[in-house]
Amino acid sequence: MVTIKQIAEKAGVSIGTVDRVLHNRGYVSQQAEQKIRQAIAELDYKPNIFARHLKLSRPFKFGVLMPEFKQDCGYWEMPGDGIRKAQSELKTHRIEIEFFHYERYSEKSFLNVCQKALHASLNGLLVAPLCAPCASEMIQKIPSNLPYVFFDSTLPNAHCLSSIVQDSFMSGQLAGHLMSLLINDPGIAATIRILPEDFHIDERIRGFEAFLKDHPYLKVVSYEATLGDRTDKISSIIDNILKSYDQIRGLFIPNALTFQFVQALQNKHCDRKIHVIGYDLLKENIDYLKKGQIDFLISQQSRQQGYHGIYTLFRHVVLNEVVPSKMMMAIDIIAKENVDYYQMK
Amino acid sequence: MVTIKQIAEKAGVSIGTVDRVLHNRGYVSQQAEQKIRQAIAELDYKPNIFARHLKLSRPFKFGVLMPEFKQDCGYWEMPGDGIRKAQSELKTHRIEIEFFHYERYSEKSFLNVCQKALHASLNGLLVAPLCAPCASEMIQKIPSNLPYVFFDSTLPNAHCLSSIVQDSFMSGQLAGHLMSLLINDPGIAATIRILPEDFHIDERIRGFEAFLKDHPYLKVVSYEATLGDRTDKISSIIDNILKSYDQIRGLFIPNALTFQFVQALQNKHCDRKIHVIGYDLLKENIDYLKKGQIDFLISQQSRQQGYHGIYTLFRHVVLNEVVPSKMMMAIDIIAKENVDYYQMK
DNA sequence: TATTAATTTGTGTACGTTCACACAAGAATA
DNA sequence: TATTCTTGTGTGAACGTACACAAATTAATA
Repeated sequence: MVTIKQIAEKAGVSIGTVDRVLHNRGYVSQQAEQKIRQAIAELDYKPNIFARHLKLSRPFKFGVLMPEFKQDCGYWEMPGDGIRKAQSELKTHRIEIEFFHYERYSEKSFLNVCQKALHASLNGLLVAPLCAPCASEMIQKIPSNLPYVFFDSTLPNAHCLSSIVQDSFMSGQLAGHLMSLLINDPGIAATIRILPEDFHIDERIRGFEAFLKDHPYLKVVSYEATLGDRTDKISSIIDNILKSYDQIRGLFIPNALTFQFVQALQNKHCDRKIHVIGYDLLKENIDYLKKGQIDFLISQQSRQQGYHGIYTLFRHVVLNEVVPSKMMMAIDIIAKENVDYYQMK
Repeated sequence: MVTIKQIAEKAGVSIGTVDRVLHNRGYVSQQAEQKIRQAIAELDYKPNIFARHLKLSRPFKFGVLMPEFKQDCGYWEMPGDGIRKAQSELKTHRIEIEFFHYERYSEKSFLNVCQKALHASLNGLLVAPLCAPCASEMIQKIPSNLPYVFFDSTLPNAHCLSSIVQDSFMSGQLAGHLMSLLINDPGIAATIRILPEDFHIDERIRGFEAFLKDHPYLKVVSYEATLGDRTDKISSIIDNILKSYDQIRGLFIPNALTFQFVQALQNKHCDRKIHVIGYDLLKENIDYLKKGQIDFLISQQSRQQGYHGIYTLFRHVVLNEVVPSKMMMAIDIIAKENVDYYQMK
């Protein structure tokens, strides 16, 4: 194991100077700093977290700013699970995690909860910056010594430590690809745009449409639904779709609400086979997938997003490691056969 | 936080005596021991794992018993990468890793290398037990104080700490499902069984056949190839397939050699579109996937298998944590659109 | 009682890091 | 020239534990 003592010897300075470089505390000459950084790189120095903790032995506190778990049909339970898993693993390192939940579609709630988080004397912050316009404004207020990581979405011009997202356009293209395989005869695939506007969800639809744009026989039509619509409303949208086109062969639902549309579809006792591609591994979605009423689900690895978010903070704050400034999550294709292996952990 | 010093004060002895009691090292009078144990109980003393680790931190040495990296067309580089990633992350904990490579299809080499590994005074062993018959026998010789983890495959009746595998039958079924989507007209899908027999590869074929058994118009025929066949041999197998059935519409290659068969197929300049489903994210396979000459690849998360294998040993040996006795890897479906997000890390 | 042996107890050092503090050398001021 | 102020550097103590070794106490022998 490489220690600061070895670094010091190699660089011809004392451990105090090495320490100053490691913590960017200044008062180091350029020559010394250069030699030290070189020695660190050459010996691949990694701090001993046990020694560090022993010395510091203060708990680290990370905050998580995200919607209520139950919102979006319980979608947020998934990143929540990942965060809790990280929390449990990092208990040995005295990491404490405090959740700050906001109402998904209330700017007021978002700003309010933000305020709370910023007064909680945190060592790091994990944020799902959904409320884009006001989140942008709010992010300016984060003091520069508080590192923050985005997950689920990201914001431009923010000095975030890292952002953990998925390529939504590409996931839509992938969905288009799969849809083209599911439907062999001339027909129509309907997409449902869920309002209020959400960059990611729109991107998925754009990707889907882009892939099928030049398809020889598969056409795409687009509908709109307002999130928060009650079941009867969703039912009437489905009605609409079925009536307008009797060639409807596929349905692309670009978010976790997939099961609600499938439910509505079931109630119609429609004799045509309509293929469905949706998003996210909610329990209800999985049930329909297993019953064959959803053909594919696309997962954005929500659990891993939460898990990695906390670990990114941990690596940066506690271990002083360099973390990637952007982490693209994989786009998992989930079918009946492999779904069981994506649920555990 | 309660320390041994506080225990010592409360019991009216020195920390040395407390330490002796804590580690049952004897040389303590009955009265002293009793008082100390009482103090420990009353103050609910819990040892500080940071201090303990700092003091003890002897190097731990894990061995990895697996085929040469370059075998199976370089397949083993992938778990190798994951192992090295874990190694780099765990440097802080003085984990050393030594590789013991064997020839994939030589019992003699396997036994030989095993012998070496068992004499290397290891604290843990990660094994890809491919050479099933002789591996079973060999595993008996592992001393009971040496924990070992299986990856890639597993063996029955072994007292392994954990095994990290994929459900091969199910992955074959999934391939069958995808193949049924790729092929719309009556036709034949050929599977190629790669010899010598390998449980996992056979299972994949069984799963594939099982899924398509009752398919209305898609039939499956099976061919055999011997691993180690040179390109010209593979070419003649493909020739054979194309000649025997002019309805061949799909090819299922149940292992990482996929690209070699696609290559042979390309050279035939066959005018029919033949869909290909293969395994594993080798560079060559990825190239063909991107060019559209492979439709889907199934990944067994080889990198993660290696990574998790080392971490499982670490958690058990170093942190004394309870680890799951079985870890099922996810069955990733890789298409042109999402392949780029599975390669990094 | 003096000496040795057996048993019990205390002390000091090390693990690698952090940080307050002391100190040195040079530049800027008096 | 003497003085303060910068800027840079080194030293030493501390975190809690483990263990070797020294020291103290008691018991057993001469």
